[in-house]
Amino acid sequence: MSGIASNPVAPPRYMRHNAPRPRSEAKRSHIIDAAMRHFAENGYHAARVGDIAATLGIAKGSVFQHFGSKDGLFFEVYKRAVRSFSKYLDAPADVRAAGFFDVLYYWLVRTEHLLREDWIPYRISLLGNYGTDLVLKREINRFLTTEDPYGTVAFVRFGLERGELRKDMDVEMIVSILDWTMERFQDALLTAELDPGLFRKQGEMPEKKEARIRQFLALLQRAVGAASVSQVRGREIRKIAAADLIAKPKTV
Amino acid sequence: MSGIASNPVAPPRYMRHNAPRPRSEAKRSHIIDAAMRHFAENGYHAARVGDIAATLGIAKGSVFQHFGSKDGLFFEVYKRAVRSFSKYLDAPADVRAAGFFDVLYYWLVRTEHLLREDWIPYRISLLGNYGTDLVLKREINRFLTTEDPYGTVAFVRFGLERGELRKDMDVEMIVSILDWTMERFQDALLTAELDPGLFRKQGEMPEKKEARIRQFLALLQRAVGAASVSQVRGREIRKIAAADLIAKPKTV
DNA sequence: CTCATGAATGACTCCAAGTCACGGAAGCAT
DNA sequence: ATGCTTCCGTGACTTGGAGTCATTCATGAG
Repeated sequence: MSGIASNPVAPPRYMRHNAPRPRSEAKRSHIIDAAMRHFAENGYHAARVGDIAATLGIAKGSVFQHFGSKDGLFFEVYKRAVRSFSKYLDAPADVRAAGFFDVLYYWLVRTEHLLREDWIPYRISLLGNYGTDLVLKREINRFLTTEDPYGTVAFVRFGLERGELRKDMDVEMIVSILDWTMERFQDALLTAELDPGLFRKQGEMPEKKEARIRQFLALLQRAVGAASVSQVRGREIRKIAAADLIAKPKTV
Repeated sequence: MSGIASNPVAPPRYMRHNAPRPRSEAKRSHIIDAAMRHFAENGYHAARVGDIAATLGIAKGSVFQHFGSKDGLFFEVYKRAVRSFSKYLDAPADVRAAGFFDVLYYWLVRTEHLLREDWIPYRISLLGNYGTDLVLKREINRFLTTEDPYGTVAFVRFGLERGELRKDMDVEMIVSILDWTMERFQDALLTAELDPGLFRKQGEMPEKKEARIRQFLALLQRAVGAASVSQVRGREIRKIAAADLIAKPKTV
């Protein structure tokens, strides 16, 4: 599926399909839905375009008509999955009012529950991040930086305005650190495949997880938090009642 | 290539080949070498097992005899590539003596040069991290945590013993943070595909890169550094003369 | 009703991973 | 050397999925 260093030509197939006609939008959407399930359940390679078409009762050719290639289809699936996630600032107003790190805590504590409700998009984002192809990965990276689907930039600005984040560093750097560590931390939290031993060594105790989350946030706070705040050793992040964890919004 | 969530059976092919006979070791090694070049140059998917065999003048079947599958072959390639990298503590004695963060600086400043000399293993590790398959990724993750090829654990212990790292957090957490951020930072530094805009926005000025590296280390120091040190705002990390950058050791 | 254009089809091609029955080589005992 | 066995290499073969395309079908405009 196209090389990386070598063969300089071969225009990526994601751009091949012509501008979508109005009517076909609905069908496109159905295909993406079905494909999302297939990819999530089987992984990128094991998902078969033919199967996806079959579950929709349409011809395989149609799928290619719409998306040009399996990669192209997956890319659309990926975008939809990632766009379905909540942005940081979608946290409830009272949590936002409590502060930057409370918002992070809010989402981290909840991810697991949110995931259980709706694991498919999460699986897709995992595939996009680790399980497809470097060529596609470049496209995905471009998408993530231009679209900022988690609203990290706005969120960091929010933290800066509140004086909770250090101002002696440009926004991009803080955004990157946040994205990198949050992503990996959540991956470790959620999937055995990617845990370097933070969660899966001892026996899955939920309070242990909670402690890890606090530990992680303490680290983050010292790293990107404003000096005044972190010097004061950071006031405690509000605890969240267990009953409160039966989520309502989407996912982070 | 086996599913993820579903089909519970199907033993992974990486373990199928019988215990290696002494004589065949040499051939295995040759195959791995050739495969490494092919994978690095073409990416995982575009690399053809047939081509690899052809460049060696052997039959495709032999490759499968030795490695069971393309995945299995790649896994061996990956392990060799990653093992060829330097460990953190392979930095020269005087750099080590200067301290934990000086060691990090030493490697970061040098990676680009080291890469230019020997880009193939780096490309392989990139493929392993982002461009294959989640199933393989699990295997890779297991390998990374059991083998610790960069010697991160020993390095963190080193930093702890010198009192440069905070002691109020367990080693695993610090190791994870270090691994995660260093990996992503280096990826951004080295490959356009994975840069979220830290390096490739303005025009590639090398002193800008150096500033980024210092910025990144400052962040890291506040995050995982001992309070006493980071409070004192961290003494300056020794600069390294430009002439000194024409590397001699392997890679990070 | 007719024509034009876009959408759907499925049989078909292409191609790469993976298999296997065979033949030859290398060890080993007698 | 001779036979026996075990391992190794081989390449023609099978399998199966991605992607193509000539054709048919649907739709809507005039």
